[in-house]
Amino acid sequence: MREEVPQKPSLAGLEDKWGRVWQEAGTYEFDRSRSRAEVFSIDTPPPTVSGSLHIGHVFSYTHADVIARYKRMRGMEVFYPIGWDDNGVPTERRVENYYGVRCDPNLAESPGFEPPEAPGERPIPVSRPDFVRLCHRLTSADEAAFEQLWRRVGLSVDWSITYTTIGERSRRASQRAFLRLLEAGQVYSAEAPTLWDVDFQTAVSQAELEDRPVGGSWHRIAFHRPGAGEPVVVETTRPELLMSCVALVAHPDDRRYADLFGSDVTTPLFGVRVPVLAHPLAEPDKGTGIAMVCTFGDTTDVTWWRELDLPLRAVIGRDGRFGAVEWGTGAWQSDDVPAATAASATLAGKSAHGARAEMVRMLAESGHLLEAPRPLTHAVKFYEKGRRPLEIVTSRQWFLRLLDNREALSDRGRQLEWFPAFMQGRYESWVGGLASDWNLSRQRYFGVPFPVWYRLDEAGEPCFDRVLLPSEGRLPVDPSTDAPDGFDPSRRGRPGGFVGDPDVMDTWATSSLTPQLAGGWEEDPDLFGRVFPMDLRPQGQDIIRTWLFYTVVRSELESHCLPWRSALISGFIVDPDRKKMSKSKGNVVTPSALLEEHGSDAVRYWAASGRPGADTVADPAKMKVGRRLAIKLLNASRFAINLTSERDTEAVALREAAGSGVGAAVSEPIDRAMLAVLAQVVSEATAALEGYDYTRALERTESFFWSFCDDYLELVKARAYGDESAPAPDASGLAARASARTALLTALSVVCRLLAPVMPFVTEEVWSWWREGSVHRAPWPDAGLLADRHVDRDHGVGDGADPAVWQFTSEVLAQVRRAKTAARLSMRAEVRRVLVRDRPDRLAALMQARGDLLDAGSIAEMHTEELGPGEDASVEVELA
RNA sequence: GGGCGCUUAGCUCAGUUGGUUAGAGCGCAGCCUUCACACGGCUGAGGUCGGAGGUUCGAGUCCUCUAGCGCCCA
Repeated sequence: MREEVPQKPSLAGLEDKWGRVWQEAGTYEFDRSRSRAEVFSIDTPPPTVSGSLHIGHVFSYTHADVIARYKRMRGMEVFYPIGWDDNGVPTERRVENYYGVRCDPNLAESPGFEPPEAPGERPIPVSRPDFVRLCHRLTSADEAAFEQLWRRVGLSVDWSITYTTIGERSRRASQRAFLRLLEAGQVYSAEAPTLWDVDFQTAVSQAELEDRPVGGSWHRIAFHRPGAGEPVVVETTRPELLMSCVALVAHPDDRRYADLFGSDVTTPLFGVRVPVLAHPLAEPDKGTGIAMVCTFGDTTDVTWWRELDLPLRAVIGRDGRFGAVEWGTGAWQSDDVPAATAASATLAGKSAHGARAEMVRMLAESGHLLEAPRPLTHAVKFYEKGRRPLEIVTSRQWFLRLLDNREALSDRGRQLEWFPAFMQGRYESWVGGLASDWNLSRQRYFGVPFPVWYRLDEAGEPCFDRVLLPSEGRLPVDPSTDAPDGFDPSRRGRPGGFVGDPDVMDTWATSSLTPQLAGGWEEDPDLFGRVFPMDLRPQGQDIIRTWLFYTVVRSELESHCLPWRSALISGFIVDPDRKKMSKSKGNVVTPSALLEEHGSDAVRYWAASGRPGADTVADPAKMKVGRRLAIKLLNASRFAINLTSERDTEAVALREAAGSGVGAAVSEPIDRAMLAVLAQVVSEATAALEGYDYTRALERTESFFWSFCDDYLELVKARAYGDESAPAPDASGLAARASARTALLTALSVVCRLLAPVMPFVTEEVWSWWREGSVHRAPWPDAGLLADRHVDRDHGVGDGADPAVWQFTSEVLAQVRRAKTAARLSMRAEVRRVLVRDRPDRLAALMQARGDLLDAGSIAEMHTEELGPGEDASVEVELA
C-alpha cells in the first residue's frame, strides 16, 4: 500500500523515527528456533565503556553491521548480540577520577558510603566492596549512553541479548573456564619473574606491552678480576641494579672474553663474586660485548637467569623501590659484608631513578665508573597504559600455558579465513614470538576473582599447593567474602584455616570468552548449539594479538575448535594529516558531532568506503558525499513513485513478492537494457559481499544509481509520464508507458535494497512509501530473476536485452548536452537536428531508444549515417 | 634487524587473472535559477601510474633492485 510521499523529503529525524519502529517491531530480534545452518552468528567486540568512543569505533562496528544486514536480507537468521567491556583497569581509573576515590583493600566496607558531589583534592580511601559498587554504578550509566549512540549509528544488534564482562554470567563463565583449565593442567600458579607496573601496582602480560624510546645513558663500570689484572669493563644502562648482579655474560664466539668464561669476577662496591658465562643472546657489538645479568633489569635477564640457572637477588619491590638487604645471609653473600651493607643501605627505599643517581655517585667516588655516562636513546618496555618503565618483580601469579600450545594455535590461525588475507601474518608473527605463558593474575579490584582459596598452615602461611576450589554449581564466587566448602567463615585468615586468592583475572581472560558468553555456553546448550562456533569475528587490527589471539586460545583449550570461521579486520582511522588517531595525540574526533552534522547514513557511507584492513582518513568530505547519495535516493524515489500510479507500484510489489521477474511487462529495449545492467550490478555486489568486500558492493551500486538518475531517468521521464485519467494513448503507447514505469520501480526497489545495509535509515524511509514491512527483512535482490538468460521473457529481461541501447543513447545525449553547454544554453533548449554517424550496430541500438532520446534532448529530428571506411564516429548537433 | 602494507590526477581512492586513447569522487573552472532534487544539474581542465632495470608482441598490473611513508614483531 502506498503511503503519503512527503512533499519535501528530508533526512532529518529519520534516525529517531526508524530506531523506534525497529525496536517496537522487533525487526532485529533473533529467532532462536532456527537451525545452525540458517543462523549467521557474529562475535561483536564489547566496547570498553569507560573509554570514550571515537570515530574509529563507528568505523569498525559499521563494517560488521553492513555484513549483518546483508546476511539478514539473504535470509539468514542473524545472531548479533553486543556486550560491554566494563571490568578492568580503565574502569578503575575512571571511577577513581570521577568520584575522587581510591581503593584500599584493607578497609572494611561502609555500606552507606556516598562519594562527594565533585572529587576532592585528595582521593578518599574506600573499601574494596564500596569501590566495586561505585564501579558498577558508573559503568551502568556509561552503558546506557553507549547503547544510545550505537542505536543512533543504526547497529542492527538484538538489544535484548546483551552482556557485560563483569556481570554474573561473565563471572560464572570465566571462573568455570578457569576451573576446567586448572583441571586440564593448562593453568598453573608459580612464583615467577613478572612484568610489573609500579604505578598501577599490577602484573601485566606480554600482550599489554609496548616499546617506547627513552633517553638513558651508558655507564662503564669496572669489575675486578680475580687476583690482579685488567678490570673487566661492563657497559650498562641500569647501574643501580649492580647489587642484584648475578653473572656477566658474553657471546660464546667472543674471543675477547674466551679466557674469562668459567671464572669469577667481583662486583665493585658490593664485593660479590659472580661468574662470567657464555650465552648466544649476548651481543658482541653492544657496549663492550659483555653484559651484566641482574635479577631483573629486563626480559633478557630473565632468560639468562632461567637458562643459566643463576641465583636470585631481587632488589626492587612491588612499590618500585629498593628493599633492605641483610648481607651475609642466603643469596646475599659478599667478600666485603660491611661495604655491601653500607652501599645497599644508601639505596634502600629509593626508586629506580633515585637509586641510579646514588649509584653513579658512589661508583664515581670509588673510581669504578670509568668515564662520564654517555647518553643514548633506547627502546624500553612499558605497560601500554603506564607512564613509567616496567620493572620485573618476582611474585606468585596464575599462568595459562601458551608456549606448550604454540603449534596448535598456529594451526588454528591458518584454518581461520582472514579478510583481508594478509592480516593472518600479524597473528602468525605474534604466535611465533611468544616468549612466555599468559599471566592471568592482576593485582586489581574490579574484575573477576579467581575462584580459589588456599589452606593456611599452622603458622598462618598460605600453602599454595593446597588449593581449595568451589564446585561449578557455586559459581560465581568471591573468595574474599565467600568461604570454601567445609570451612566456617570464621576460619578466614586463621592458622589452619584458609585465605582467598586476592587477585582478579586479566580482563582479557573474560573478553576472550565472548563467543561463549554471548552464546550461552553451559547455561543454554540449545542456543549454544545454534550459534557456536560463530561465523564471523569483526574487529580492529590493533587487537589481533590480544582479543583475537586469546579468543582462539580459549576456544582451542575448551572446545578444540576455532571460535569462528572468518575474521574481518578493519583498519585504523587517521586524521586528515595522516596521523593515527589516539587519545594521547589529542586528535580524537568524537562520533556524536559527526553523526549530528552529517546524519548516520552519511557517516556509515564513509565507514563502508574504507575497505577491510585499509587505514582510512576521517574525512567529512566523504560523509557529505554519502549524505548527497541519501538525498538523491529520497528525491529519485519520490519522483518515480509520484510519476506512477498506485496500480504500478502494487504490480511491482506483487511480482517481487511472488518471486517472479518483470517479464513482458518491460517491453522497451532501453528499459530492458537498464535492467540487464542492473542485474550485472547485483551479481557483482553480491559476490563482493560474500567476500566481505562491502566497499566494492557499495561502489558498484552507487555508480549505477548515479547513471540511473542522470541518464536513464532523464531519458524515460516523458514516456513514463501521464496519469490514468488523461486521454488514453494507443495500445503500444500504453505498453511503452507501463514498460518505463515497471522498469523504474523495479530498479528503485533493487537499488534501495542494495543500499540498505550501508544506509539503513534512508532506505527504510523510502521503502515505507510504497512497500509493506521493513526493507531490512526484504529479500536481497536476485540477479538471476532480473536477467534470466535461460528461461523466457516472463522471467527476466532475457537475451534480448542489449546494454548498448542504454549506453550508446546516453553517449549521444551527452553530446547534445555538450553542445548546449558550449552555447551557454539551458538543457531545455530546442535542438533542430542531430546527425549521428557511427557503426551500423551502434546506430541500430540507438534507434531502439529514438523516441526517448528526442524527448530527453528536446530534439526535433534525428538522422543517422553509417560510417564509411576510415571515417570517425561523430555526433553533429544543430541548435534551434 | 626481520615481516607486512602503501606509493596511480591538487586531495581521497578504484583499477579482479598483463591487452584498445589509465577511471571515480572530492576540489577547481565555466555554464544552466528545466515542472524529483540548488543539500541541484550539465560540461570541462587536470595523471603515463615513486625511481631504475628486466620478462613480454604488449605492463599501472609479473620479476629484480631501489627510495619514501606507515604498521607489526624483534
